[in-house]
Amino acid sequence: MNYWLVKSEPDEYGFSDLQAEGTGRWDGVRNYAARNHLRSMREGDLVLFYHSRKGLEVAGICKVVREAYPDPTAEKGDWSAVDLRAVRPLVQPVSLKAIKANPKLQEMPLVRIGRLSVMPVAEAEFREILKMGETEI
DNA sequence: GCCAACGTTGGC
DNA sequence: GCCAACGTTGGC
Repeated sequence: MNYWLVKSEPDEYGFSDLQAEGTGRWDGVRNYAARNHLRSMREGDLVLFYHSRKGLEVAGICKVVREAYPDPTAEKGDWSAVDLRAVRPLVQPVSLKAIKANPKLQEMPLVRIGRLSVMPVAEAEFREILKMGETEI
């Protein structure tokens, strides 16, 4: 089991949109590092859903229900999409500010590499964020 | 809205 | 193959 974090602007597609949809396609990634992370996702992996630009917080948990397949929105190039299903929102959303203030979370790419939109999360980091979010899985 | 950080593109 | 210019992301 691996853990991940994906970013989305809630104005475009927020966690509540994924909840409403049930299963959503995670497509449109056009960054090689992010794409390679998408391809490393395995069915059943848990994914933190982060709201970028607006909100700036981890809003919910979802899981991988379909592993990487060709991104239908890519007109050219070798890009991938996965399908995610909402599991549950965090009882208490965890803000970027709180993550930056937590010494246990300083190594996260979320803190270190601002622009990466799909990134791995260590199990201990995942558990820490759930704890901060007062949520059990 | 601004701008820093980073990735990509393209001229040489 | 280098690197300057440009575009995009995303925090502030």
